[in-house]
Amino acid sequence: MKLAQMKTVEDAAPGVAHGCMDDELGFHLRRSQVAAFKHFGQTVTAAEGITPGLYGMLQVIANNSGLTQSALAEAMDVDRSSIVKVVNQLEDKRLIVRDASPTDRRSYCLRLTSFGRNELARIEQAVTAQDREFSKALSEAERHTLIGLLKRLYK
Amino acid sequence: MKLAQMKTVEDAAPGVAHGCMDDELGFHLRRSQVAAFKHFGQTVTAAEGITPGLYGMLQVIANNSGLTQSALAEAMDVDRSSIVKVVNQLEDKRLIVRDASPTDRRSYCLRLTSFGRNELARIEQAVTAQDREFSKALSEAERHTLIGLLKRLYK
DNA sequence: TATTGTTATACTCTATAACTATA
DNA sequence: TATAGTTATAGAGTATAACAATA
Repeated sequence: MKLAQMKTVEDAAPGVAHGCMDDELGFHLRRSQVAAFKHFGQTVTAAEGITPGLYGMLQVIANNSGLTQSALAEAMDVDRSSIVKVVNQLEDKRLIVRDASPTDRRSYCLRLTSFGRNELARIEQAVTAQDREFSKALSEAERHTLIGLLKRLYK
Repeated sequence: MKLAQMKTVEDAAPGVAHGCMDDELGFHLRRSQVAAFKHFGQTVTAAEGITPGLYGMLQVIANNSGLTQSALAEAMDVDRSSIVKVVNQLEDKRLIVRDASPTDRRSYCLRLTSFGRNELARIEQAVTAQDREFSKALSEAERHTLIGLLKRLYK
């Protein structure tokens, strides 16, 4: 096979020009976010069977134990109705439980099971390793600089 | 209305803890990218009727005139079949044309119409303004630092 | 009256597989 | 045989509207 015909993940579409998008932050945010999701899928999801979305939900529940589905929806900036399926999935995986609220019979208090806590501890290690691997082109100082700049985009 | 009950885009879900995700680059990439899409939608899409995805496609076609749908698919890192509807939409909006390829009767060469060029010139101004507005918390030097760091995440 | 969780429904984006017409 | 474009179909992920139970 000729060198010019070789196609790998790294050099796919090598010659495409992006014009003024090269100076647009939104364009690079989008590309790097897609790359991050893809990397997460190939590592964490492949090994642990959990998607970025489910992982984020699990962390918010873990760090805000007892919050309601409505509170989770607000925190994740999605509609209440969109939360139901996700909570079902986490419950099906025995990672969380819907506890009856002691003060409001309409709502549930979401909490990790002890199994869920163990699982999350293991998954966290995989995610941390994935995150460092994904950003291995940056020094630790640059990684923190990047995170600091990103945080300032959404206050 | 009491101050404690006020809900705005800026202070939604003020009290939610994110645990170790606060040090995960992927988490902040996701949040800032979602914020960027939302801002784009409220400004550019609202005024010009074009989504971030369609805008990106249009720019790639504009900057690589004559490329085929397969080449566009590879550049956008999506399947050939997913390109069809998008190209139809851009054609329906009279922004591009499918020209017959002079060398391969199976494929089309995608090109902007003169109307498309005019439209893109106008849309570009809206996108540039949107991008600067979205990143107004950063100085121009910081914005470029951020773009430079992001680029290093995907080659 | 308003809110919580739920369901039904729909819309967008994307992928896979199979088809056609070319190469 | 292989490739370019297309279609049918399916799966995430999301939203809106309406409902029952409860506040």
